[in-house]
Amino acid sequence: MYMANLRITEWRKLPVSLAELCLDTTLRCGQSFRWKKLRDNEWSCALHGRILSLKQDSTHLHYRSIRPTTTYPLSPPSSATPSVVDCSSEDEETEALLRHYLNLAPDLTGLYEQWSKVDSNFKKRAPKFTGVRILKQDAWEALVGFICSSNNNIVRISQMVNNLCLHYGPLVGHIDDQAFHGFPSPESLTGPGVESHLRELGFGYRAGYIARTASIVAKEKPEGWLQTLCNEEPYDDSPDQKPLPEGGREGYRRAHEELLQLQGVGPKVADCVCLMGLGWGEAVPVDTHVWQIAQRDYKFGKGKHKSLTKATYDAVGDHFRQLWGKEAGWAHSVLFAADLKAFSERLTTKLEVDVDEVKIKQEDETILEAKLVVKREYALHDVKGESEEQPAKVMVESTRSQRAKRRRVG
DNA sequence: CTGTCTCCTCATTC
DNA sequence: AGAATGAGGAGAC
Repeated sequence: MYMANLRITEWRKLPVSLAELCLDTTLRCGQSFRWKKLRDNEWSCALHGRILSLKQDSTHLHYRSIRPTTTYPLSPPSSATPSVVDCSSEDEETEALLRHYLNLAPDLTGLYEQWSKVDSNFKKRAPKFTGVRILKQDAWEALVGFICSSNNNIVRISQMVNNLCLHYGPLVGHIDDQAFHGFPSPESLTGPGVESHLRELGFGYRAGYIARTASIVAKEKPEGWLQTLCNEEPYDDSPDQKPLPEGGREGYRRAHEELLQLQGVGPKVADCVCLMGLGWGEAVPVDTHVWQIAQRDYKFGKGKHKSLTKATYDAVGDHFRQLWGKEAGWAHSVLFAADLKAFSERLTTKLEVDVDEVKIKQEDETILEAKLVVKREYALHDVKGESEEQPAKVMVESTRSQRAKRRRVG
């Protein structure tokens, strides 16, 4: 069995508010499929040859990495680009990787304010879904993940992607006996037995799509082809920038068109890859969910655009781009998350939290201080928020004594 | 329950 | 007129 020397860095932190990034929503809303919640509030994933772990409190994002000391050189010569920042320490390199992957540059709070200003529906639904940030995932990983997403749900997609990594991806390390594998390269999915193997693993008709797409990317396209479709513009949030062209920027349209050539990639999957893997903020993936939102809240589904045809698909995207602007795909993901069944408890539950300091005088004349956390859940009748008189559920979360201070009394 | 592909019909075009 | 083209729908995967 392979055992590597591992280097575990200490936890470090970045000042990031929950409004700028909510891990729980962002990592579960169906844009990435590999993050594992091992302990409460702690997420881990194998990225760039290391295991990255994240957790957060109301003011900071905490992170650490675990990686082999011998394998995975810091900057593989093949992928090095002239503009790569030379990091003097591993911690700085991990921080740079985090800032890039979590896409921390855009001011999400400011964007929410802008979208709320122009769209009353967004303003109504967004408050319970703050901190939904679009990740900058690896384009190849995003492509395969979203090929798996057709006719599928988030839990099953995650199982499929996990299986793909387990059988075809490199082992990076373990946390508590839990193995972490990196995402397999296109080359590693080009073997003759891949399609039938993936069928045995439960991929269904997507097995053929993945095998054929892997072959096209690995053999027919030039090295680094996917990356050439990336948005290279630095993020710009100045108030006066040139207006977004109808249908999106030229680079986005070209990327979308190129992706459509691949097997198993239609307009929706192509938009997912454009938005979450290639950095095109105006890409608006319209799935059945978004189509229902467009009909319910944005007057689609009547006259022309009665069903979700190609023409309707483009019209919905154009409408949202015109309404929300250059990062329309980001706003779209907020409403998408707000409609996910996995998050529906936020719409039907009101949570009150009381924290009481309790002081208990003990027999030996010392005082024991304890923190008592009481949570009350109220069932709501509707989204607007009329609560029941009585809490549906009361939980006493912790009665652990914070510290037992010894004090002289009197 | 976060689509895509193929094949088919039917309307439009020249 | 009749082939070419393309949108739209149904069913398979």
